[in-house]
Amino acid sequence: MTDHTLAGPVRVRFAPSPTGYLHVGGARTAIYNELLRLNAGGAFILRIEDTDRERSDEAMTRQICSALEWLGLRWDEGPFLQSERVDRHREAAAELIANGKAYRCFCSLELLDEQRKAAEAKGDAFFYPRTCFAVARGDSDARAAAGETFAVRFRMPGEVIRFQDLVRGAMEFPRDAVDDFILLRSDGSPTYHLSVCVDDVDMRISHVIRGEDHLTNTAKHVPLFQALGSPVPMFAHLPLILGTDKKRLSKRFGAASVEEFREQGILPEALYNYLALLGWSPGHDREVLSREEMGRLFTTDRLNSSPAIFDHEKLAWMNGQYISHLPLAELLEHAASFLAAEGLAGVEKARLGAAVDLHKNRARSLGHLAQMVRPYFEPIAYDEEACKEFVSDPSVAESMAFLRVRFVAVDPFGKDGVEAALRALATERGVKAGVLIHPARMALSGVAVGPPLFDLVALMGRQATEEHMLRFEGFLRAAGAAQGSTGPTAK
RNA sequence: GGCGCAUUCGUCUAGGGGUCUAGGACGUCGCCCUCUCACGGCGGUAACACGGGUUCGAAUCCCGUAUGCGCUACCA
Repeated sequence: MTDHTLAGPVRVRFAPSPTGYLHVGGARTAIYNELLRLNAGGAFILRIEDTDRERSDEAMTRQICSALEWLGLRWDEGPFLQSERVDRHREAAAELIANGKAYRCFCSLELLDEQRKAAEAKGDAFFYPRTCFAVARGDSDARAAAGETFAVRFRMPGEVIRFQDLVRGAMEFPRDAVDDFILLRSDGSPTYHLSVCVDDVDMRISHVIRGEDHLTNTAKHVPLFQALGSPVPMFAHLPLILGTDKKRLSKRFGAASVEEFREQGILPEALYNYLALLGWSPGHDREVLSREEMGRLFTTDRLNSSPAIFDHEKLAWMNGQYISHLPLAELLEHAASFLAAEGLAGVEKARLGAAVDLHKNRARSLGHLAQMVRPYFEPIAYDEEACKEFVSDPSVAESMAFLRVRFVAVDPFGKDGVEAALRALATERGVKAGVLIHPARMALSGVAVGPPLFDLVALMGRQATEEHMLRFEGFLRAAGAAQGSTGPTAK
């Protein structure tokens, strides 16, 4: 069953570094954190890892928070800024030095760089030779007191590193897999490794759910947790999300950030659902399910261990599912900016709602929906190419004139009456209904492929219908005359 | 190079020794519905990377090989 029930209160955290937009991989990590929290109770903490001040910026932090909020994620504590906790990190480093778990390193960057290059030239991995580990404690203290600059390195203990990973099982790294890594830079700032571990300890994190790219880092963190005298949390390292090139999904490959999908007209619920299923399965062939349902069903043992390729097609399908099932009012809210982009901002609300309702089960994105709805309000100019078959058949113009008269006479004006009128006319003229329907759709909407005709007519109303039919007749006459002058068609 | 992780239809996955002639979903193809486009319904296509073991029996366990990916910073 769920292993976390034995481990005390579940405290999870999502800890993005604000160096860019929220990547869908990060979003998925956040989702799994929230899902575990939803399932097990406890707390979900948001922490911003901005220890790399050169690459971090406040705007990005806000951006990430708003992307998480848009996705519907709710955290219980935070956001905490790691940069505000550097005193605590330094204090922890000092304690580690005092305990002999860490030591000062006076090696210059130039020297280390040389050593690294030499190692690389030989084809070896660079491994810090522990030069400064040999410096006697008294000397070290004296040099520091004298103002010599130094970094602080963790003294890796000499044991095999073991930890439990909820996704991959028992993990084991040889002792020499990692060297004495830096805890505090020579400018006194803490590195990521120190900060995460100290923060995870202080925030009493029980489960660290993060990307697989951190798997080898965990070999550093586990001994660090132990040196800090703290219990080691449970880990779950998630496989990466790949592009179709099987490389880590990145912007240059297409959309990779949450905000890009938002701009593409993806509903947050759809993205959440899709992402949750990319690496986790609730079983029983369930696919479309709410955040609450997923929370109820979520267990880490159903997390997948192999990487997943991001499939835009399936996301689009799922988005379509959500668009068609969302209550109209909510859908209109989400679609507002897309409708505005189609010039439909000022349109009569009731009619807009009716048109959207008519098309919501055919759209795969909000932009797509707005496009489909547009012909109800803003007939596009007739395109001669698209109308060629109507222009070349003189009976079409005649039929349209008859149809216009019948439409106008329908009373009460509505979908059923309009349909009856058209079908009656078709019967009288001995043609199939479609023969009238297609040019009529063109007359009213300007598109050959679009809204269902009778709904379109009903929604437009008697007056607009008449106007557009007349407009189309005029167009047919003009086009027919132009064609007649270049070559005879009608007899 | 070293260390690590991964490998079921094109894609996401179910599967945790016999119920697998491998199930579902997206995509794709065909048919039905139909005023176009969709939706919906029905049906088809398509996968256990390879080689050795273990076992009466392996997609499922073990070991290799191959391939892919990740990490290998005083980045996170």
